[in-house]
Amino acid sequence: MNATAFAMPVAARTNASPAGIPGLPDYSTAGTIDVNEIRKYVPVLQHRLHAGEHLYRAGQPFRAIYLVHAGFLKNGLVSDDGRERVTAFRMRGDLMGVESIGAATHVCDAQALDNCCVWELPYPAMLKACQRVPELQMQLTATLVAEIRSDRSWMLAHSTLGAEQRVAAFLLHVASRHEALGYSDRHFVLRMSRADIASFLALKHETVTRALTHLSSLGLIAVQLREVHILDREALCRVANIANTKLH
Amino acid sequence: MNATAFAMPVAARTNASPAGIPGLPDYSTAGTIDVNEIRKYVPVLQHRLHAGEHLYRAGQPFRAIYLVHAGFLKNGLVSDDGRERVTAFRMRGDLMGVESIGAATHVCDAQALDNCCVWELPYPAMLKACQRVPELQMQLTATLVAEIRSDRSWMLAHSTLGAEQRVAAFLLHVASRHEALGYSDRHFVLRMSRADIASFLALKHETVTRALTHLSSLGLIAVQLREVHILDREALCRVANIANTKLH
DNA sequence: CGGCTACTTGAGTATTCTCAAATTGTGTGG
DNA sequence: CCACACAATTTGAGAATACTCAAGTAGCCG
Repeated sequence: MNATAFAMPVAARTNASPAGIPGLPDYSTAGTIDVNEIRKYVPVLQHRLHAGEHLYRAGQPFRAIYLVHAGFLKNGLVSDDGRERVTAFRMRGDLMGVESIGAATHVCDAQALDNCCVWELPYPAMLKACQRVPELQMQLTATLVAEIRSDRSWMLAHSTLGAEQRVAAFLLHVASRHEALGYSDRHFVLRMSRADIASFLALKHETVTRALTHLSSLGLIAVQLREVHILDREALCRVANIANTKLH
Repeated sequence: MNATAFAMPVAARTNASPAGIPGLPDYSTAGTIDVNEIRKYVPVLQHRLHAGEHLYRAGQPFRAIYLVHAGFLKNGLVSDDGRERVTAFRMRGDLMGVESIGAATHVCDAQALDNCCVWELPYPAMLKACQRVPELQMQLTATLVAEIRSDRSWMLAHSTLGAEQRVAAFLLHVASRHEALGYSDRHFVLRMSRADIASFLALKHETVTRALTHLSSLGLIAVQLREVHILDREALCRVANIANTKLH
């Protein structure tokens, strides 16, 4: 594999939320991993995935965690009786598989949304590396904690926000994540389907569509399939927060 | 403080879910902490709280994590614009405050539901202890991961289960946690209000009441204020899973 | 170009919420 | 110990949001 020193621009992301989404604590961008440090101790394997392919599935033996280098993926959870849900969307710089640490098998699925390049970090080696390098251990811990905080924020959003508010919050979240990677926060292409967004937001896909249509008709965004322009960030923030005042 | 060797019966809890709630992966009981080991490195301080008192509040400097020794508490999250939510209920053996690790200040509230005894574990000392004792670090990591898995399970429940199903799942969850501590899983007293349960389940308190009333009228449980008898665990499990078939 | 999937839109329904009131329990002070 | 005030719980009726079902349109891939 291409083992040249590959500086992950992950460092651009900080714990402090520079432009947090009002209704949604910007925890999601916390936790950064120093790949170069890891390389000293862990044999990093590269994987390439096409859209639709699984990085891992629930039930498969847990052997490694993964760092997304390029592309987009989603995590999904399926219960015994078939109910399912998208639990997270992942992009460059995100760690995947940490939720299975300590378990014999993976506890959820990871599926590519487009062409991906993912670095595999064998867990036994990672564990040893973390014991040797406190800095690494702290980064892993920070990632785990960030995950908890992010989940909690979304749980709050699900409990307290209406459908349109949740969709607005989601768009702002995506925008801020794109910005954190150096892309435009005004114009981006969603990598996931309406159904995926709906699942993540605890809605139905028709409801997501309707929310997008409505936000579009308000002039806050422009949507063309998966291509999104954010036209009025301030107003969108306001929608995500308050917005119980709705005069169609 | 009373620093005699106080064996936390937490060890009774295992990663394997002995009698999982069907619709709800029983992750919540994973993660155990070896207090005696911690005592060797960390000065453990004891706190007593009365119902309603806060162990910590969002915004206060983060200095320690806490181990619940007796009593019940809840965690809560409040957004800038005042929306709030109960994120977790805690009991004997649970670690609290881990979600604030790495942050300057606590990111959520912790409030006692009744008289509590909580052990404070100053974080700097914990950090050092974890670096010295890999076993401890693994326990902390396991706790964090268990937290993630538990949150994800509830998120799935919120997305895919109706109000009554969620309430049923909650009762089964409480029952299994009580059982894990050696108490009856058929008869217990809820320590939190209907409003707390509702907040945790992303419902309104009236809806929780109605669900309890209905489950009671079906003969699956008996409810008297906060006192609950589980009369038909099997049926309750079935409700928590399927139960879209509802003939009032 | 054809078949498939994803997305959009509409109409009616259903679950849960909101608002309101009654009831019951809890704690405090007389 | 009782009376009172306050908080929690229960119940009802109506409203609203999001869902279900259905159809139609539009992109995508071979």
